[in-house]
Amino acid sequence: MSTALSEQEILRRESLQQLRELGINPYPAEEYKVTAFAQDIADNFERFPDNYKKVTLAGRIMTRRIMGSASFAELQDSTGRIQVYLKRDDICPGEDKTLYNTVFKKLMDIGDYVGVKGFVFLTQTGEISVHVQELALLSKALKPLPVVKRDEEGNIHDGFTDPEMRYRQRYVDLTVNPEYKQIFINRSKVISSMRDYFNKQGWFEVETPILQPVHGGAAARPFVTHHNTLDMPLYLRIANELYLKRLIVAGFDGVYEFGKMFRNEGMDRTHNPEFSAMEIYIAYKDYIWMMAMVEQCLEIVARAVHGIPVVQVGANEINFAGPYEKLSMYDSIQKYTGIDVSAMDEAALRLTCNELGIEVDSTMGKGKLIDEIFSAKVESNLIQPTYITDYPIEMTPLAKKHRTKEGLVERFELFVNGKEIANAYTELNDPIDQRERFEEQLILAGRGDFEAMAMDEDFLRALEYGMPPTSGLGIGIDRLVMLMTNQVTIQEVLFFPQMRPEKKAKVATADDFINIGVPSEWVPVLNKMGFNTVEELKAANPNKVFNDLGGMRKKLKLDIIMPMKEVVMAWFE
RNA sequence: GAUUCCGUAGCUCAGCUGGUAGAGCAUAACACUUUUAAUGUUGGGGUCCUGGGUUCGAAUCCCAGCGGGAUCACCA
Repeated sequence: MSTALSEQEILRRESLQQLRELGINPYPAEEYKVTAFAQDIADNFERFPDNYKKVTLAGRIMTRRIMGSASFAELQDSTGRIQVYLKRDDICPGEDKTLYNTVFKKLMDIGDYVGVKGFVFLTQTGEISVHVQELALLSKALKPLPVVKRDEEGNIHDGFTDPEMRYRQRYVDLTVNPEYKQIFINRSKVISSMRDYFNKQGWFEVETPILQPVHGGAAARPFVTHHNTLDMPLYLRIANELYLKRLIVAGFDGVYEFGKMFRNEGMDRTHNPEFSAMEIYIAYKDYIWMMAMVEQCLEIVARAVHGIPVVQVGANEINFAGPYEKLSMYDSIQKYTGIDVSAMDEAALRLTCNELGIEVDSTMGKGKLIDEIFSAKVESNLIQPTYITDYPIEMTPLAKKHRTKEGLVERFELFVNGKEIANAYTELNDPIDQRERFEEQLILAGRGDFEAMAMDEDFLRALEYGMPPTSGLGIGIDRLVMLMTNQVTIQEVLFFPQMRPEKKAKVATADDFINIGVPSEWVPVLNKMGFNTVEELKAANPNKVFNDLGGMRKKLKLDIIMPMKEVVMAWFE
C-alpha cells in the first residue's frame, strides 16, 4: 500500500486550504444545535408534518447528486439517513453564489460533516427530504469513505466487506455499514438488562483487581506483566472468582462484576485474548437455585433484545424461556455415545477415548479425559438451552462436593446452540477441602498441565475465616451477545477485536527532506519516486536520482525549477 | 501452531496456456431545477503485498516472508 497521499487525499487537502481562504473554518468550535434526527423524521413526518417546518440536522454527506443549480445529497446522522435538497438560490439568496457553486459543489466531499437548517417536504417521487435553507460545514473529511451503494431492493453494491479492513477501521465500517451498529446496541441491551435485573434483586455491583499477583479462578494461561515499583510479576486476571468470593466472606449477600478477562491462548472466531465475563455470587444459595435464576435472567435478556424469549440463531430457533432441560454429565455422555463412563478409572477412560477416536496425552487426568469425551461427542447436540450438571471432582477444584453423589461436584454449565455460555457451582467453602483441591492441581501442574490452578494462600485464609454457603455463576458476555445477535464470530460483537499490528511504513516528514537541502516542492516528487525516508534516499545512487527527478518533472508536467546537479549531490552528503 | 484459500486504482472486483494493466463506483472538468445505484460527454489515477528465483519477457509460474479469511487443534 502506498504511504504517500493519494490523489483524492491531496485534492481534499487543497479544498481545505481553499475553504480557509474563503474564511470558512473547516473545523469550527461552536456548538451546533441539532433539533431533528433522520429516523424520527422518517417515522413521524407524514403523520405530524407541522412539527418539521423548521429543523436542524447534522451528519455526514454520504452521496451527492448534483444537477446544475439544484442538488440532492444524503445526510447520515446517528439514527439513519435522510435526503436533503439544496437549491442554489435558496442557500445563496443574494448575488454571491459561492456557497453553492464553490463550497458545496467543489469543496465539500462525501464524508464531510455538515449541518443543515430547513424544512421537511416530500419530493415528486415521494421521498421525505429536507429542503435546505442554510448549510454549514462542521468537519472536513480528508480521507474518502468507501461508497457503499444500495439499490431499491436493498442489494448492496461495492460493499465494504473485507473483514480485516472492517475490524481495523471500525469507524469506517460503522459509518458505511451502519446496520452493524445494531449488534452493538443489542450488546448494550444484553448488559444493561442483566444489570437492571441484578440490581432489582438487591445485588451489589463491584470491581475487583485486574492485575493479580496469583492468577486463579480458572484454568487458562495468563498474560504476565511486571510492576516496576514493587519489582514483581503481575498477571492480568483470567478470572475474578476468588476475589468475588472474598467479598462474600466480607459479608455481602450478593456481588456481581462485569469485566474483561485475559487469556493468553489461541484466537479464532470464538476466542479473543480479552473477553467480557459477568460473574455473580449469592450467599446462602445453591446451584439448583442458580438454575432458576439463570432461566429468569436470560429470558429477560432475550426479551430486552427481541421483545420475545425466542431468538433465531442460524437455522435454529432458541427459546430462552425456562425451565431448561437438565442432564448430568455422565447421563449426557451415555445419551449421545451409549457409553457409561461413571465408574471408569483413568486407564479405562483413556481406552474409551482411543476407541472414540479422541486424541489424548499423558498430562490429562480423569476429569480432563471425561471433558474431552463430552466436548467431542455431546456438546454440539445441545441446541436448546440445556444444563449439564454434576461434573467429576477432578475437573472442578472450586466447586463443592455433591451432596449425595460420590466423586462429583455441584456444578452446572449451560449450553446453548452447541456452545457453553454459563458455568455455575455450589461454591466450595470448606477451607481444608479447598486446600487439598489446590494441592491436586499442583500435581497436575507438575505433570505439565500449565493450565492447572495455582495455590492462593490468601484466598484460603479468607475461607478459613468462614464463607457462607454460596452459589456462583459466570456468563461469557461475548458469546451470549453472539447468540442474541445471531453472529458466528466474536469479532463481530467486539468493537475492536485483537489484530496483528499493522505494518507501518516509515514516512519522513517534509521537514526531514528540507533539512538536508531538498526544496519543498520536490519533496512530493521524491515521495512519488518511492523515497519515504531520508535514509532510503541516501541509499540510492545520486546520479540516478538526479536523472529520475528530471524524468518525473517531465512525466508529471511539473512547472517547478529543476535543482542544480550540485544541489542534488549535496543531499547525499 | 497445522492445513487451505486470498492479497491488482480510494472502494468492489476482472485480468485465459507468461507478451506494454482493465471495468464499475469514487475522483477531476463540462452540461443539467425533484433526483435517488441520477444521467451524458471527456480526463486523471497503479511499488499488481514484500523479497528472491525461472524466463528474452512475470500481476500470471516456483520459493520464502508479511498480512488476512476459512477449517482444525488449545480454550470461554
